[in-house]
Amino acid sequence: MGKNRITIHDVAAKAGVAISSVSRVLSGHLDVSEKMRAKVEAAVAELGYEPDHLAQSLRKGATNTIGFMIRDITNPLFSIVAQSAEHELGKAGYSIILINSRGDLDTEKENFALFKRRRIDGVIASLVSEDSPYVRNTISDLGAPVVLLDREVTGLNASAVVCDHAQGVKSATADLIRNKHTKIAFISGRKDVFISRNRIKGFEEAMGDARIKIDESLIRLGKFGEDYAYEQTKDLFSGKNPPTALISGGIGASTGALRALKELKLKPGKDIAFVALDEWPMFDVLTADLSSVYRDPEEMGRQSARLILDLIADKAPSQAVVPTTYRPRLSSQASTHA
Amino acid sequence: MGKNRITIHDVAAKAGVAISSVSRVLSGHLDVSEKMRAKVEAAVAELGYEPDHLAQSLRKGATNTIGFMIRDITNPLFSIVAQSAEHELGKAGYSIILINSRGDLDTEKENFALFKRRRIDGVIASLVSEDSPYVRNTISDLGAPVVLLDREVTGLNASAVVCDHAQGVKSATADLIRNKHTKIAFISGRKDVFISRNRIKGFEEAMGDARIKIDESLIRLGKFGEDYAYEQTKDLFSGKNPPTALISGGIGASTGALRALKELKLKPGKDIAFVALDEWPMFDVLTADLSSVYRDPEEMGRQSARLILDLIADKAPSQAVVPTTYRPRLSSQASTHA
DNA sequence: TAAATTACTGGAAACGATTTCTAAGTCTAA
DNA sequence: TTAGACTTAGAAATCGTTTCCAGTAATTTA
Repeated sequence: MGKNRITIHDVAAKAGVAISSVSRVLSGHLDVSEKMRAKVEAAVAELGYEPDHLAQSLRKGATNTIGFMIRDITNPLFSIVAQSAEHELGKAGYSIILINSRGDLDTEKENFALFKRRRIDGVIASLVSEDSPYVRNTISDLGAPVVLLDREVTGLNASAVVCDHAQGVKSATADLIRNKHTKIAFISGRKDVFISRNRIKGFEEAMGDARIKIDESLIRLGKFGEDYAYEQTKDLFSGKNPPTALISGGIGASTGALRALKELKLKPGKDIAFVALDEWPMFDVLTADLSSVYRDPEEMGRQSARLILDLIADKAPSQAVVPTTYRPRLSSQASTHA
Repeated sequence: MGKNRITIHDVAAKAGVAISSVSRVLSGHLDVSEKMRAKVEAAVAELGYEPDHLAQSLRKGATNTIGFMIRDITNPLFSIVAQSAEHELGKAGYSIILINSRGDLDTEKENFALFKRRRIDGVIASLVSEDSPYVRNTISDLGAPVVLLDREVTGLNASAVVCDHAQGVKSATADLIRNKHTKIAFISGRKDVFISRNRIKGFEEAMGDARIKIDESLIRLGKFGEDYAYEQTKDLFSGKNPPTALISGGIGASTGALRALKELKLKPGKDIAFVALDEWPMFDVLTADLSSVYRDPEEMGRQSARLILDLIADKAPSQAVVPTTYRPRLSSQASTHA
């Protein structure tokens, strides 16, 4: 078993025609007589023939495959992006190869090499690294178009889906200020990546508008992930004169912050005001009315699919901006207890 | 650009040898002289040659690709399984093509056809359908080994990763009984699939051991998903003489149940006892001390990777059993207020 | 020294499709 | 009746590898 793969030869033999004729019938668009078409189609149906995608790819030079690389598939946000992109690309006849970089630069490099060997038609990636010579080299060496998630990229054959984090963060911050908060802490990832810079920009704008001087000691931009946020939250709220509000960036960070607050017995919405950046599935049910800044991951997936298909069709690189919206709930309504 | 793909011919030309020699050096295992090896390796390095995976696959008849099909990548449990399997398979030189069936039987069929065309070396799948003639046909027609998640499969070239749901549910039920609950409601998915049958088995065993007669009206095995669980929860707790405890099966179902309880103003752990089957990420932080029956999704991923690699290596099909453990927290400790 | 291994290398045939090129066949028009 | 235009079908090249098969040179054995 398994040995009996049916090839175009078998179909040709059965129909009593040349293999080139079979190919012509199947691809449709050339002049084929009705009789020929009927003969071939009968043979195809009888044998249950399906063209070998591998051989097609080799000949045509296109694999109809998109590489999808993320730092953490476990992150619900990204898994939704992946799902949505997969669905969208599937409609266009593309499959996706999913691969994880686990936030590791070396793995990321290896993955690009893998994509190259596999002759991927395009890549959608949420990179570990920011725009850098290394990224530029890798991408241009890849020989296939790239769509980056939440990265600003300059030049190159690359498009990007970026989120307007600033907008949502600004609204959230403004709301906290409206509730008389001035000592607002902010935790997010590394300062040198787009997403952090963009978030802090929204924060600074809102503070600037209200003419509140920012206390730099309350801004903690170090690493993404739960542990860092946990430590920083503990630190922020353990000292004397602690902040009265906290904005935490990213799902991991929010988790860490919430864990720390729980241990400190500070209840969001009561003892302090809290805003999470990004939501996760079942957000409204499973958490205690947390306010958030939301971005639509399905939209991100759709846009990234659209952009990569455009690049494959040789259109010029472009950017898609996905908006963010502030969703006030109870957790941001704690009063300042100054 | 892009046109300048470097092939084995270029390497051979540069090194001044035959392409077969280049292939031999690269694959290593045949007799090659030191001089030849040096020449070829120099040429490879100089040109930056990387073998074309496509051509290799065509020639060798193996694609080093595993199809991973699930009903919903968004389900955090499955996304962790996928991640873990991808990581494990990656070590063995395999990539995964991720594909979603969205719980739809027709899509599932198409996906299998796609896998076949792409000459996938193996498939790991969480099927919509249960063991049935259709499944048997599809799988045997696929011509590649299959590992099923949480399905009992008989015969065929298929292995399975199954979870011992019964064990965890039994412990959970026993704990509820110990706390004097007798009217225990149970919500899960379709009765004809393994996972539901297995869960209810654990429930029945615990009830049997305690010689409590099961009130069938409290057992709701209809569909997977949030909506069904929501409706059933509302129904169960709206009548007079409602149950005092609830076990809900699956992440979606638990969400629906919790949403309904929230609307009914019944607090788990206070007004009723509640146990969720399956956890989701950040379970302990983000929810209010819910008791659960836990299974390790990473282990499921690892096992499925192991099983598919075994099948590819022509070993006999087998089953891996992943245990479940009851994790009592506050939500199961509500007293009966009979 | 001749014969028989052994070690290595090059050429060519797969793998399974698409596509270009060429030849044969059909049909119309002079 | 035959030249020319137009279809249609088949042969062969191609994509980039691996692998089988010979063949040559070097080494060992009788």
